[in-house]
Order: sequence, then structure tokens, then C-alpha cells
Amino acid sequence: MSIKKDKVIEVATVLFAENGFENTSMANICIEANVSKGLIYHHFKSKEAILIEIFTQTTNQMIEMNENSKPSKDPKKQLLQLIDSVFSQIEKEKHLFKFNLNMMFNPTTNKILEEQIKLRASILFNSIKGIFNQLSIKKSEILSYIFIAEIDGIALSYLSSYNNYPLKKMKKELIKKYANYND
Amino acid sequence: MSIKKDKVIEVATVLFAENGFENTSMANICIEANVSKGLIYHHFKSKEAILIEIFTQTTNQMIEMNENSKPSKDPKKQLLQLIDSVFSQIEKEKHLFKFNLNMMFNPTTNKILEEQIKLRASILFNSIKGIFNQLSIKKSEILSYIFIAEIDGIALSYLSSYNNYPLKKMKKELIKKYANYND
Amino acid sequence: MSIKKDKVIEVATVLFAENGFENTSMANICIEANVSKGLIYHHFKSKEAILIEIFTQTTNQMIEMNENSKPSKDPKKQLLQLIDSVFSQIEKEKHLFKFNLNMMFNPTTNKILEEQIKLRASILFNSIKGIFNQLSIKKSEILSYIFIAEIDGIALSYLSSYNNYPLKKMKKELIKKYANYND
Amino acid sequence: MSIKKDKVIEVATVLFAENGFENTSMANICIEANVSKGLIYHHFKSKEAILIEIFTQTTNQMIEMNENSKPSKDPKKQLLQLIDSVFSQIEKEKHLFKFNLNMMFNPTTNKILEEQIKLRASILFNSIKGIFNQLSIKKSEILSYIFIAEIDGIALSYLSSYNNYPLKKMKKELIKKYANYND
DNA sequence: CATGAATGAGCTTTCATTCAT
DNA sequence: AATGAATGAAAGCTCATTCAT
Repeated sequence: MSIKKDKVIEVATVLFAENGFENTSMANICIEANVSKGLIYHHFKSKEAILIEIFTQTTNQMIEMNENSKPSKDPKKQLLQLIDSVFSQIEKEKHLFKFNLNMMFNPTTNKILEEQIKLRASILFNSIKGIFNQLSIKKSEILSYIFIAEIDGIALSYLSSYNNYPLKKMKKELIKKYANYND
Repeated sequence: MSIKKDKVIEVATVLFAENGFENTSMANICIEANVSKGLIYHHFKSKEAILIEIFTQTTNQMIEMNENSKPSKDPKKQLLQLIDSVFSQIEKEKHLFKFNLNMMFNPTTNKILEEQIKLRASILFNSIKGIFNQLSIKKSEILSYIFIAEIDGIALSYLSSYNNYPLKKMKKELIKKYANYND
Repeated sequence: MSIKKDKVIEVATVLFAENGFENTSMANICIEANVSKGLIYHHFKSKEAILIEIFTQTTNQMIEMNENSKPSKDPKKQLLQLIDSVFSQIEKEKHLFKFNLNMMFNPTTNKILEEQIKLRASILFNSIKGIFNQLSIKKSEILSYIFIAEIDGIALSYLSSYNNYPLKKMKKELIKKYANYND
Repeated sequence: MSIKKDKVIEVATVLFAENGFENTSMANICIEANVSKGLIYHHFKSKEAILIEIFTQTTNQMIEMNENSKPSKDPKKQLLQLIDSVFSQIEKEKHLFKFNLNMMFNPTTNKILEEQIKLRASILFNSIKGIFNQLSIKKSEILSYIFIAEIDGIALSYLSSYNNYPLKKMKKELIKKYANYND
């Protein structure tokens, strides 16, 4: 793939995250990516197409990671590992999480990315359900929804409203809960 | 307050929710509210000002409701009442919740509404902490954050990703958790 | 005349001078004069009408001053008095001179005030010619034009371009020239 | 430089001169230049930028002319040449002189062009002072200011107020004055 | 693969003016 | 004499997209 195309993707990701999809113009992207308008339309059909490609790339990474993860036998261990990786991601890639939430709840981008969003949700859900199946087959579905809600809720609070959100304490509480689980 | 101004607010609320802030033009609002452009700018300094007024009105309603709620003595009962009212709101006012999430994570509107968003969060937090204080003074803070995360997380899942989200079951689980709390 | 009407004239004069005619809105005038839009249109047919009234008032003052000036016998003395008064006006009422030049060379206001501008010019010219008639009947016309050009040219330089314009020295030179005149 | 850009400059110059800066809309320019709005904003950052470019071009022409003028040895001859060229310009390019005066005394354009205006004034002043330096080193400064005031004053009278201004006679008077100078 | 001139619809906002009260 | 709600045209400007080169 062309270097310039990659640069466009990279720059657009940052600008969409910082300013939102509608507040980022193709001209902005051109300038920042040091690329002409003609070229950007050579690589992408439209502004929407850039957004779709960005989102798809990340989704594909998610899928790949999911496939490559060798489940350790112990489901509890898996859960704790998952919690650990999610929390470190929330902290490290704050802007990516904000970007995703923005794209999910902006009516315009939501329509564009609808399928992708549902796909991601089902991948996540199935991955987590796979773990809970090992703990409690009967309740694995509802347990997965609860787990996802807890994670998402913490992320939402952390990213939006609270200045000194006790992210570390929240992680500890979650670990405490799921370390003793299964009874 | 003038009837036409009210109409503008009402129409703008719907359009912002349906199409997003940036994708709603003043012309759209004019047509839908059956009002001239001049008049909108007679009543509102700018498009931003409309958004702020909408948000402030809802915030004020929150504050009022909060002040008028006579806390029943039993904190558990309060919690269960709160859960009940939140879940029925999530279902009934789906579009309002989506609108709020959109405004919170759209960089443009987030900047405009920053203070309001923080104010709302602190009102909610203090209100919930007030309940948990009665159950467990020491851990009331972390418990409040967990409770809020659970509620927000469920709302987020319900509103965004999942087609047949088991909202009722989630409510049941939450009630189960908090009905037996602190024992 | 109504106090509020006077206030409008006063405020409009300042705003037109500071921001120009086209850059001063009726709304600006209303706010600054603490008057409603309805009232301003009760007193003045239009924005143009305000400008015309402002200009007419000043013109009338010029006429009045001209009529009331009792010419001392000695024309040279008159000239020197005139120079003195013009220079002190240029310095004291800088903004009024700028305003007049603006109104004269702005195509919009020039059209509105055309007659007034010509009237003023002829008043000034005749008044000065009256003086020079006493010094040299034959050349009084051309002498008047020269005198006016000198005054206007100095004013123009002082008001527009030069930061440290030697206004005092220029006055001295002019006085020197006309004190020894015709000998 | 693009033909269409040149056309915009050309059209804008005429329209600004005829109707003033504020009374010339971008739409006016588009229609007259047979060009789309988008294109104008492709070539110029703003309406102000067009004005600045127009003014700068003329300033640069002034500078060029100034540099290319080979001073004949005799300063008196130079002065008379200057007078001759200025008077023929005043007559031929009446609209350009009016335009400049408009831009100088309109508060909006004055702010935009402040630096340019000062630059032009200093170029003119230094050029004239260079001549007077050869006639009378000590008084060259004040003599320059007087000369400029005379020229400007005549132009001002001619362009603004008087219907049958004796421009030719004024030129003759000026020539008479400076032909016999310094004796 | 690459440029940037060119379009035209649409954007937010301003404004002089009118009119019912 | 006084208010301010209401209008509608027009302003400056932005933008996604196209296309000749």
C-alpha cells in the first residue's frame, strides 16, 4: 500500500478524533498529510470512505488479536488478563476510545459505520462469552453483558465526566470481584 | 417566554438528536419551527447558544428533581427506586440518552457544554453517594463510581451495539445485587 | 427636540466616525444610545437620514459661525486668525476631520451627502475669497484655492500618514507666508 | 499567475473604487469576473486579502518607478518634472486617487492597509526630500512636507468638492513657485 | 501516481426595516 | 413616544467533490 495513503489514514484518524468527523475537512487532511486533493480522491472514493477504512483497519486488528490469543486453560486467569489489558488500553489509548464513542453516537458516523459497530460488539461479546462459558454455562450470556457493561461504564466515566477518576481503584474492585468468582 | 422561542428550542432538540449538532443547519431549524432566520438570531446569539440553552434546561430539570426527591429512609429502597426510574427512563427516552452521549463525545459540542457536563456528573455522583453513605460510609465513594459505571455501561450497550439487548434481565440482576447488599 | 433623538445623533456621530457608516449598524446605535429600534425609526426615516441630519447640523453650525464672525478690518489679521483657528481645530477635533474625509470619499456616503459637501465647500471658498478680495482683487480666486489646498493638504498629511507630523512647524511656515503677504 | 486570479484583482479594483470596499460583495466580484465563489476563496484567503493584494501591487509599482527614475542632475528640473507627472496622473487616474483616499479614511480599510499606507507615505516623503536636499539641506524636511501638502491639497479639492476646479491654473502657480525657488 | 484550479450548494450570521402593541 | 418581535435578503465564507493536465 502506498506510503501517502497510509499517511492520509494516519492523519485523518488523529483529526477525526480531535475535531470530529464533520469538523474535519478534506482540505485539513490534505494539508496535514502533505498531499493534494486529487491524490486523496485517487485513493478514497469519499470522506466517508476514509472513515470506513480507518474503522475497518481497527476492527481487523481486533479480529486478529482475538484469533491469535491462545486461551490459557483457566478462565479466571483469562478474565483477569482481559481486565488488565483493557484497563491499560483505556489509559494508553484514551483518544482512541473517545474517537470510538464519538463515532458511535454521532448520528452521521453511526449510520456510516453501523455494520462495523455491530460486528465489533458481537466479536467482543462472543469472546467474553467464550470465557464465561467455562465458568458457568447457564448464565454465561447475562454474565457477559454485565462484564461488558462494567468495563464500558468505567471507560465512559473515565473519559467523559470526572477529573480525578479513580481508575486504579476501579480496576482493583473488578479484579477482586472476578478473582473470587464462580461460586 | 415567547412561544416562537420555545418552538425553536423544541425543534432544535429533536433535530440535534436526530441528525447531530453539526448536521443540523439553522435553515433546517427555521423551516421546522416555521420561523425566520432573523428571529432565531433575535432570540439566540448563535447556534451554540441554542445548544447551551437546551442543555441547561435539562440540567435544571435534573437539579429540580434532585431537590424535590424526598429520600425515603431506607437507603436500599432508595437504590432500588433509583434503578427502577433510570431503567424506565433509558427505555422511554432513548433518544435523549443518545443525544446526551452524542453531545458528550462530539469534540465540538463537548467543548461548548464542558461545564454543564461536569456539573451534571457531579450532581449525579453526589446524589448517589448520599445513598451509599447510609450503607457504608467508608466505601461510599468507590461504590458510587461502580454503581454509575454499571448504569452507564448498560445504557451504552443498550443504546449502541446490541439489537436484542436483555435490558429487563440486566435490571433484574442489578436489583438482585443491590437488594441483598451490605449483608 | 427630544432628548433621546439627540442622544441618537450624538452616538451615531461617534460610531460613524469610529467604524464608518457601513460598519455601524442600527442595532449598534440602539444599544449605545439606549434606545429601541422602534424609537429610532420613529425619529429617523432611515440610517441615511441620521447621517444627513448629522452632516446638516454641522453645516448649519459652519454657516452660523460664518455669519456671526465680525470681520476685523485688516485682511491679513483675518487670515492669521483663520489659520490659528483651523490648526487648533485640526488638533482638537481630529476625529471630526477624519469623519468628514471618510464621508467625502466613501462612494456610498458621498452620494448621500453630495449636496451638503458642495454647499460646505462653497461656503468655505466664499468666506476665504472675501478675505483675499481685500488683499488682491484680481487674484483672489486662485489665492483662495491655494490657501484651501494648503490647509487641506496639511490636514490630510497630519490625519493619515505621518506619525510625527510637524504640525506646529507647518503652522509657523503658513503664518510666515501670509504675514508678509502682498508686500 | 492564473488568468482568473488576475481577472478577480482587476474587477475588484474597479468595484472597490466605484462602490467602496464594504459595498462591494464577493458575489458582485464573482459575477463581474465570471468566476465562482469557491475559486475566489481558492486564490484569496478573504475579501481583505484581495484588497491587500491590490494595494500591494500598486505600492510595488510605486517602488519600482521610484527605483528606476534616473534623477536628472538639476533638482529644480526634477521638481518640475514631478509636478508635471503628478498633475497628469491626478487628471488621468482620477478614480485611482479617489480610491486611495477612500481606503485611507474608511476606518475598516484603513486598519487593513495601515502598514501599506505608512510605507507609501514614507517612500513619497523620502523621494521628495531627496530632491529638496539638493536645494536646501537644512530645510529639506519642512519643504518636503509643504510640497506634499500642496499636492495633496490640490488633489483633494479637485477630487471632492469643486465642479470647475482650475487644475491647470493651480499647476501653473505651483510651477511658478518652484521654478524660481531658492534664489 | 499526482496536482490544484474550479464548481456550486450550503453554511452561520448580520442587517435595515416593519409593525403590532 | 416607545418597545422589541419578526422578516427576508444578502453577506462572507467553507466544503466535498470533479476534472483537465
